[in-house]
Amino acid sequence: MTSPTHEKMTQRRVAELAGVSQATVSLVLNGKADAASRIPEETRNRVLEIIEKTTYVADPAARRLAGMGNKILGVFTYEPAFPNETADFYTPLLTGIEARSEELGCDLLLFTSAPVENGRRQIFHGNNRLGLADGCLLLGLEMDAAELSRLVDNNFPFVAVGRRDVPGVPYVGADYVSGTAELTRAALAAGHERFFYLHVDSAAESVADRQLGFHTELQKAGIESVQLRACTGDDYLADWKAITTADPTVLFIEAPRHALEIYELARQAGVRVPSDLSIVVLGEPSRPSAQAIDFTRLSPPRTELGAEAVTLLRRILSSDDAPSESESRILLDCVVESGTTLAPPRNEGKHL
Amino acid sequence: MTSPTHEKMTQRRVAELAGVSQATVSLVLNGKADAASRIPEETRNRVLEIIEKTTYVADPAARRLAGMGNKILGVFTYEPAFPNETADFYTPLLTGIEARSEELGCDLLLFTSAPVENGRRQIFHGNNRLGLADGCLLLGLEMDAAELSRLVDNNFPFVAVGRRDVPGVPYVGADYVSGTAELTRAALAAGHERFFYLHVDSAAESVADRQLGFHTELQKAGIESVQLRACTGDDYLADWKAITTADPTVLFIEAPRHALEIYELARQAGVRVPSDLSIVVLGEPSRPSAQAIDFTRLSPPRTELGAEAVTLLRRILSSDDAPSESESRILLDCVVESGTTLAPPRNEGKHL
DNA sequence: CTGGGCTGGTAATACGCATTAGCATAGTGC
DNA sequence: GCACTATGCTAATGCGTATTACCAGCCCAG
Repeated sequence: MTSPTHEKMTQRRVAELAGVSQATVSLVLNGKADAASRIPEETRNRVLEIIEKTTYVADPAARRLAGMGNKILGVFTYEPAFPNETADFYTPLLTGIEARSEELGCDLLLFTSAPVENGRRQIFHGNNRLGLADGCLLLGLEMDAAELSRLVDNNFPFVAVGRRDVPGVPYVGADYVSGTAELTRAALAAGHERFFYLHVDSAAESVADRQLGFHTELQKAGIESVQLRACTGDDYLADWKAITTADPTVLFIEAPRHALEIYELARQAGVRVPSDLSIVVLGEPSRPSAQAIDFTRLSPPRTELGAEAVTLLRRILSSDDAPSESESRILLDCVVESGTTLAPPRNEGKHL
Repeated sequence: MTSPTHEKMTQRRVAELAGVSQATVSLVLNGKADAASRIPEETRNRVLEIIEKTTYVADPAARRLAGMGNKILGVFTYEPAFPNETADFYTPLLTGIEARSEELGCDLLLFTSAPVENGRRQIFHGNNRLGLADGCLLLGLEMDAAELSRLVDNNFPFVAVGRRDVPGVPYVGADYVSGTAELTRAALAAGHERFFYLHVDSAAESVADRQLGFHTELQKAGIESVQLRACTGDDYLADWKAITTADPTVLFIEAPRHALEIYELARQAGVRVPSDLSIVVLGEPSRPSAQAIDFTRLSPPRTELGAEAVTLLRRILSSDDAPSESESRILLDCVVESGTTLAPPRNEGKHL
């Protein structure tokens, strides 16, 4: 059934068995129509038969060295992908990436070996295996701008998941600006005027985008004073205290996890949501958790994001279908889930 | 900052810049101590400086072609890994695999391209990229025995996750026999005599092992008649009907999902667990779900399973630390969670 | 019988790296 | 002054594949 020989099967050995040269075997396998047409059916069949019998498979490393693509897509995650803390973030992306890759017949090379330096993984390190992949997907909340530039300079094909400010970086991201703007307008339409914005302490583009959408709409509405606060996740009680002091009618929270904590503190303080205080969340946990609250929120299309990133990378790799500059920068709409935590404000003075 | 040249950096170019030969560069990078000691500090530093400056990284494909291992571990899943149905099964495994791979400095190659034929993915197909990996991990409830044999015959280094009956297959599995036996003894000790066993309709080794542990203990206890039933997941009502007809005092269920459904049907039928009917589950969902019930159950150490599989594969790959035949077949203990769904049976006749 | 085109291939080379054998030079022992 | 060794490198080769250039044989036209 299987060849008992332990010698590695190569084109040369196939060639010997078929009584042809190695070049012929290669031509049978990947010859362009014009060159391959030179090989008559009879010879071709003989070679293919041997290949079948010996279960020969081309060595991907050799193919690559010879300048061929080999349908391997690299996946680099700035944080370990599976551990529970980050799994929520990565899993839906990977779901989309895997599904689309499977359709395209690509394998995925996860760069788990990237060493952690000053808290983050580094793409470039001695003996990185980047070159084995035809191209690469980059995942992570924040990415190192210097590394991105270097990839661009090196002309290495890659796609970032999430919008990036670095010039020349192809990406597929979620349109947080529009999504947040829409939710902000909804809050304004409901009559809110006293806003509080609890944001993630990060310089990531996705974070900035949300704030941009938020501020733009508030400015249009002529609302000046908004209390902003960075939530570190260290001390929710301090956050809650700051909120009560500011006494807003509506609370915008970027991170779903922060929202849950604050909601709980509000409940404990006897503050009812949304009648006493509306809460709008600018994201969504990937898995509905046990004590799921139907927040009024933004739902980024994570699985789709992953899938579209693969598609874009594929286009970048295919020489005949190269995307234009603008086609390389894709934003997908966020879904706005109306939920149950946004309502008109009460009309009395002090709320909380 | 980055080299503006778009020419690919190679050892030859580094060598030119350093005024040495390509061989010297290679020696500086990977020369064994004895050969490398021939290169004086001064030269070595000059070369390393150029390498630093040019951000040269060795082409992994060329390394591999030149006979070097490249620290890539293949991961083959018999079902797509991330989609929600199977994610519960694979995610904890992948968590362990990723963590251990990261420690070892290995990258992971996910064979997502494996085409689905008659319902299952196939390892061997034209242009499979198996050869790129130093070795391979196999995941899945059931695996194709013919493919396993072929891997063994080809002397391809691999490790299966889960015990396998196929001779010569290295694996790291969970000891379902002992775990199930322990739970069965617990049920016997509680005074149960009327057992009902709802099993998964599968020929997988892990399924057979549970039944072996179960039957062995019952035989020891002299209990003859046990009602077995394959649960397809199609028609839980039919399953429940069969259970009530048999009127057992304790119910063993292999699959956590089936357990949830049956528990719900029992509740609807007014049957109280465990006072009217004890339920023992021979597995565990990887994520605590919303309506979590604290079943008396078996908890396979999935994350550890993944990690240990990587370790075993690593040992198989390292020529100096080759595991013996017996060391290549590892069983990890299942944790027995005592839970709240096993209690002594009521003493009257008809229960359900 | 000579030149030109077609058919069916093959030889040669490049890809980038690791490795071995070996070469030149300088130093050391006797 | 000569053999001998240690030092510091380089030339050459192989890994398996893709591709190009080229070659032998044949047939046909002129």
